[in-house]
Amino acid sequence: MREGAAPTLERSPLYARAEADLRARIARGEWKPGEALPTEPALAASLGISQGTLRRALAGLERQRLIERRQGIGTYVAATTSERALFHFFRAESIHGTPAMPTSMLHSLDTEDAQPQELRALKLPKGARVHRLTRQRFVNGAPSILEMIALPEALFPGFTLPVGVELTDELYVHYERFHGVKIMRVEEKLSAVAAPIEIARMLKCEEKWPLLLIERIAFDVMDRPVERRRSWLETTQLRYAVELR
Amino acid sequence: MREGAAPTLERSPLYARAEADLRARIARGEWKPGEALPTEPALAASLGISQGTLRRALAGLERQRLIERRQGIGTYVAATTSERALFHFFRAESIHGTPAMPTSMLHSLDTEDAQPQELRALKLPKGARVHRLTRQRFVNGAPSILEMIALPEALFPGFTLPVGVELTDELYVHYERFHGVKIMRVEEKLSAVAAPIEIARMLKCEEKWPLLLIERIAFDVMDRPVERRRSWLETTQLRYAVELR
DNA sequence: GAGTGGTCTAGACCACCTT
DNA sequence: AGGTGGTCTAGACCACTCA
Repeated sequence: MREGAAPTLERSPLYARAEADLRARIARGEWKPGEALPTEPALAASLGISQGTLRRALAGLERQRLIERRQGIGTYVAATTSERALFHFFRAESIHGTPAMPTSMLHSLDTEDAQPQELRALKLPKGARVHRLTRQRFVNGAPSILEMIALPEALFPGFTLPVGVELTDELYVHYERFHGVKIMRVEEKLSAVAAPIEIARMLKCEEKWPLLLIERIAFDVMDRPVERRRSWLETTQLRYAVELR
Repeated sequence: MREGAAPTLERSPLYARAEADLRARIARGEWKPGEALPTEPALAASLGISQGTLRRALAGLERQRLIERRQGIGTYVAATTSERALFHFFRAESIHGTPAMPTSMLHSLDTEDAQPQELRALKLPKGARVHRLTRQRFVNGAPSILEMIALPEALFPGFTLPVGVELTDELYVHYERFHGVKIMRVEEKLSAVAAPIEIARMLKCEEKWPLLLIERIAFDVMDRPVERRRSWLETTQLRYAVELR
């Protein structure tokens, strides 16, 4: 099988090496989201492993939702859907438990030198630059969420989105489609804060009103940090839903 | 293999039926936490399936952390550890990212008729009774977390814990050890609220100070709701950490 | 050395989809 | 009919643990 993709995995099981190899090849764009991988017999032969061992590797990638397999059809690289972005990675609900469908609008988009916290959070070298986005999200027409997002310029060259109009795509769908960056998991730290005056103004609430602050770092297929985001939620009408297992 | 445990699964794959069967038998206490299951050849024979198919079922239970398998040793029913309760199901961190180790003390423990929200959240029949706990948790000596917990009396008969002294066990460890209730996953809804006067007093903060409110429902091995918990966190020195994947 | 789980293979058969 | 992934089996060999 192919070597070199994961030199530290040389002594790990075959199926694990095959899985790491395939993951790296997908990450590098050898097969793009929506495209089919070769059939099991072909892939197994090209990797020099049995079909059973390959199946075990593919099962791992499928569980991670990196690929989708359908009997009679084939194996495909999974495309990030707006459903996954909305209902899995950021699940806002009404106070009665029904899912909320926020609309969103960009307020500003600039490219600037990264701040120290951003360098640390995104593991960037000194002097790196980031795109900085400010986004407002509306639930039932009310401005309920304010977000400040930082993206490494190196990973998102020429990043662009219209400012001041409603966005049609979820951001994570946009990242994948236009920059080949697929978000696989996020880490979040939550706290309650008193609304600072500038944020209170944008969320149309009183200064010092309690807001839910979500500090997120998002990771890509190779588990590199690729997005830092701070979200302030006005939770009078909203809940942020999470599942731990 | 054994039938009857999951009649709706009759047409599902063998490994899935075996997995459901074993899960039900563990839930019912046929093997208790810390005890060993039979060896693979013995279990496979008793289920009338091949060792390979059994392995697939066991792999599912292991991924769910219901069992632990060790080469050369055997297969054991996993015991809930305080580490898992603390760092997986309720991960409080200092503002610098280091894990916080809260101590805790029960404030009150009563058994009363369940309120309508509790009946709904815990899927209890009308007229059911619940144990109601109030707990205070301290981080670095500061009272940072206040919790109100409801447990169905039917599932936790004779529930008892000392009031007013520091608790030695994590609650989830206690549930498992003394009532055979193992928590497998939790659903949470988060919001920011202004501290009500009674809660502010116990957390030694000002009234209307922003608090992080976590409304949790915990589920057992068979995915039944078994605990309702509301936690108020004073997040000046704390973060609540979460991972989504 | 005997017994445990872990890896890997090969092959038969099934269910599903396309043409 | 032919190709895809899904299930199930049987068996060989490996790695680890304990007496």
